[in-house]
Amino acid sequence: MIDTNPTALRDTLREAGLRPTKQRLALARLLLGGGHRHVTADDLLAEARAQGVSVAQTTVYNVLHQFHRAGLLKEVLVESGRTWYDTKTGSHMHLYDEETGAVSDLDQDPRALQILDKLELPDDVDVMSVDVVVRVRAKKNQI
Amino acid sequence: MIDTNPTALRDTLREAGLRPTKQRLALARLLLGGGHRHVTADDLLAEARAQGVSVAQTTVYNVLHQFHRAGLLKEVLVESGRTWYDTKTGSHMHLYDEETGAVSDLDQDPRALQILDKLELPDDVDVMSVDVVVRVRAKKNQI
DNA sequence: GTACGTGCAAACGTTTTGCAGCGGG
DNA sequence: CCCGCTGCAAAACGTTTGCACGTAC
Repeated sequence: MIDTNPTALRDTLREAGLRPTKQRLALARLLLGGGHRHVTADDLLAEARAQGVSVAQTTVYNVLHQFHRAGLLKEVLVESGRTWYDTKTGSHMHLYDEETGAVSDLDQDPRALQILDKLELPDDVDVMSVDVVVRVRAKKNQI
Repeated sequence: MIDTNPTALRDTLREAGLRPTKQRLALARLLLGGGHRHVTADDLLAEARAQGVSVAQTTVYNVLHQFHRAGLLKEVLVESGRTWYDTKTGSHMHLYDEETGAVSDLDQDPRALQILDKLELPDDVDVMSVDVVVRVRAKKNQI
């Protein structure tokens, strides 16, 4: 877990090779300041502006990419057309509700994750990530 | 495996509740007629036209959605912005090359798939699919 | 001072929509 | 004949790009 007081956020950014600008600090606070979160670029932009942070859409996209490259965020691809970002960066699975579009973490028996970390893969490639998405729909209430 | 002679394709479409129109038959032949394939809407449109099939882009999108809904195709979401379709509908994993954008099937120890089929999930939801994508990059040639 | 960051507007590529006309049963 | 299907054009969507201005150090 990342320390989230202002000074620590500054250091986190600097360690990632990113200048601690006003916008990056504000977005870092929103993303990393609370518990684990799943956000889209649009979510983050709206949230930032709702809190009075002055930031452009372009900057939100830039920052999400930079944080992703720096390992501070995980990209979650569950819909074609929108990219989700997850502040929980460790190995885990995702649940995707096809009806509401909601993304959530799936806490799972560690053995399942171990198996996925030990897949037999071609040895001429480096594995960047192993992404698991469980697509679900709410059960119709059938008493 | 689906029988792919013209009459059988007709029946496949009818069983899916879809009229065997000229375009749907042509696209069904391209998709289901050969071995397993991974295509995007654009790929399929280009291929159809290269073979002299008269079909509109809209229709390709319509047909891909209809075939997906009918269980004839699997959707593969590996990039935000483009949807891939896989003619292999059974449970399996995918390999995605982040540099070339290529999608391929990952043949895997059946035990890994069994684990995925037995995940502990909330019991108020129906599982539509469990999708696994392994993101890779070619290793730099380092002798 | 200078390299990096931000923000606007315009462009991008894929997918979706509205609607007139066509064709399978 | 009718309902579903096709095809065109235009719009919509999230995202990316080009470039002038601003700011951290």
